[in-house]
Amino acid sequence: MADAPGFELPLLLFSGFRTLIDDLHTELARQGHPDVRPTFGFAMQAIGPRGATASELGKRLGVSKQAAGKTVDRLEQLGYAERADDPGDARRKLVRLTPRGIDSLARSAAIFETLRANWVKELGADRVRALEADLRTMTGGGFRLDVAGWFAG
Amino acid sequence: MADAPGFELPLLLFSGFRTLIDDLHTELARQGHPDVRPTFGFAMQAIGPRGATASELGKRLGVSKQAAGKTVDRLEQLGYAERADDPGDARRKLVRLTPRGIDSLARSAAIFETLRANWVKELGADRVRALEADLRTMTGGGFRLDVAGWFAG
DNA sequence: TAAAGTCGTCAACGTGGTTGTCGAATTCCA
DNA sequence: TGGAATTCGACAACCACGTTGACGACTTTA
Repeated sequence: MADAPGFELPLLLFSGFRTLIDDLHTELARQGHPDVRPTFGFAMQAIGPRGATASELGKRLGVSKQAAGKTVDRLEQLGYAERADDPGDARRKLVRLTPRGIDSLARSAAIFETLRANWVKELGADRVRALEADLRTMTGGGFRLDVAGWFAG
Repeated sequence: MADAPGFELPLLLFSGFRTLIDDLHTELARQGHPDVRPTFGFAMQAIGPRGATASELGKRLGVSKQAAGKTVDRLEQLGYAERADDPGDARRKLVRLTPRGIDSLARSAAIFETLRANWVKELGADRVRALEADLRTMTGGGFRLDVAGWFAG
């Protein structure tokens, strides 16, 4: 049994990622969030429960503050985030998640648990743990949210 | 030892993918192909050694023929592909990889072997094989090249 | 041979990234 | 304390990459 060619490894990793994200958004759509795009999930995660300014958001997502501002525009337009003046600093505008935004994040977390449970059912708990551990070893473990423009560059 | 939260699984898979692709392009740049973007690799893979028309390319990449045509424009402009009239059908224009394009694909394949070998060195051959097998199980195994616009949609 | 389908291209547009610039507000420091 | 430097959000112009719709040229089909 020969080893798989090297180019399969990235394709398999991407397929796994893509499958999970697709499944997430299918289920999210069924639960009342049909217009959340993968990008929005990352952005809302970066905003977090305490809110953030556009500049902070840009740093967390690895994009310019202008690009972050546009993302907030889109999120605001869909009702997932809102801007409020910062009482302590008139330059800043704090971006906060709306209840709808928080709901979508909570549901996403729950759905991801279910999806992981499916992997455990199919592969066994030890194999999934090993897979996670191995990936953590090879990637250094730090999660990066600056995903959006990375691929097309 | 509690299990990892479900949301880590997709992030780990993506991190692995991203690490491999970043390493590939770093090395590719050092070997004389600094302006190959990840997207171009997928497109050239889809063109293949026998060439393809823009329409076929679009089908393989899961995008419109117009989008495929634009990709070919960029590939052509960078010297990785060229268009030739089809002698048998004056409507068609066959897109073929140039020697430079073929060279970049060959180098990519070699670099991917090296990168996989690094994983084997770090994790052991059996763990890498298990990882690949598990991912194949969970994703159905068919590789999809239609990656470009999927994320931002 | 007329009708129907396919191929490539052009045009207009949407999204999401970039840099440069700017006024307003805040912070720093001599 | 007051001027200089910095930071914030916004605007504009531009690029990358996708989408539809339309169209002329060419083949295939009935």
